[in-house]
Amino acid sequence: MPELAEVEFFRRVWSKAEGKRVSKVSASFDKRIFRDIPNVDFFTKFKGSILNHSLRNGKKLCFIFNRDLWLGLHMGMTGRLLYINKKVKLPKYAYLVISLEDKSRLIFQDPRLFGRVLFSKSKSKPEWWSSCQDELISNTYTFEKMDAFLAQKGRRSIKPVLLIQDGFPGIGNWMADEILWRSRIIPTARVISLNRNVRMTLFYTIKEVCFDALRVIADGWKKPPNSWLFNHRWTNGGICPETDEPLVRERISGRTACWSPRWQIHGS
DNA sequence: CTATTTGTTTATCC
DNA sequence: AGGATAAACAAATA
Repeated sequence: MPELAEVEFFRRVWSKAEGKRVSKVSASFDKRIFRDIPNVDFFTKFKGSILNHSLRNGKKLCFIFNRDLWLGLHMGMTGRLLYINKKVKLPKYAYLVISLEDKSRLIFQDPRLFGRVLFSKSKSKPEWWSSCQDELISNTYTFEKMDAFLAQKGRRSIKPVLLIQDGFPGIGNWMADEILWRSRIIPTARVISLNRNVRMTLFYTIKEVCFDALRVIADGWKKPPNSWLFNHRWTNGGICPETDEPLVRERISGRTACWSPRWQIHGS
């Protein structure tokens, strides 16, 4: 579920607890999300510390507590963050629960356990937060930057390339399909086959889809409008809003891609 | 029982 | 070397 905007939504959920003090952390330490944490004792250091602020880069989150405590989270495929009152029953798969002194709880829930928890106690940025890329919505992410990355991937198809987090931090499967549909690029198009005009369109569409997704999903997780591909791409039988013809769903490099054959003509 | 899944990493083969 | 492909992780859902 969680791509750029969903992850940003979750960051904002937990950020409501900024300024509050931790009373207790409980972790189901045998679960796979803790595979990078060497010792369960790390979590005892949180007791009495205050959540100061939070950061997001692509799909990665970082929550910074005082006493130099850094908590990194990745949502994987099914991770969710909740912020609920202690009176509310703990949901299933709540494998990391941070109780706060005001009786509220920060919860990381992850049924499939593809998510990841990271932890450091350090004055400076931990190494797992040091390799951050430019955000796609930032002015520092330029066409030239995108083009330099694409130039290294010339012979590959564009769809799986858009899923590479080092080049396109935050883009996941639905955003990649949405971007290619709006850019009218066929997902199997070789990167090298896209001319400069098409790549310019791709660049601006990436920005547009990121901003659209953040506006609609990060702010209240509203339902996207039917003018997006989003509402039509999930199941077989979807109809392209542009052509009124059936969408195609097929696996490309191990992931389901959805596109509109007569609409997405660039790179074919 | 089968097939599918909004993510990432690793192995293997060409 | 680098790209394509599959598997692994794990569990819900249809």
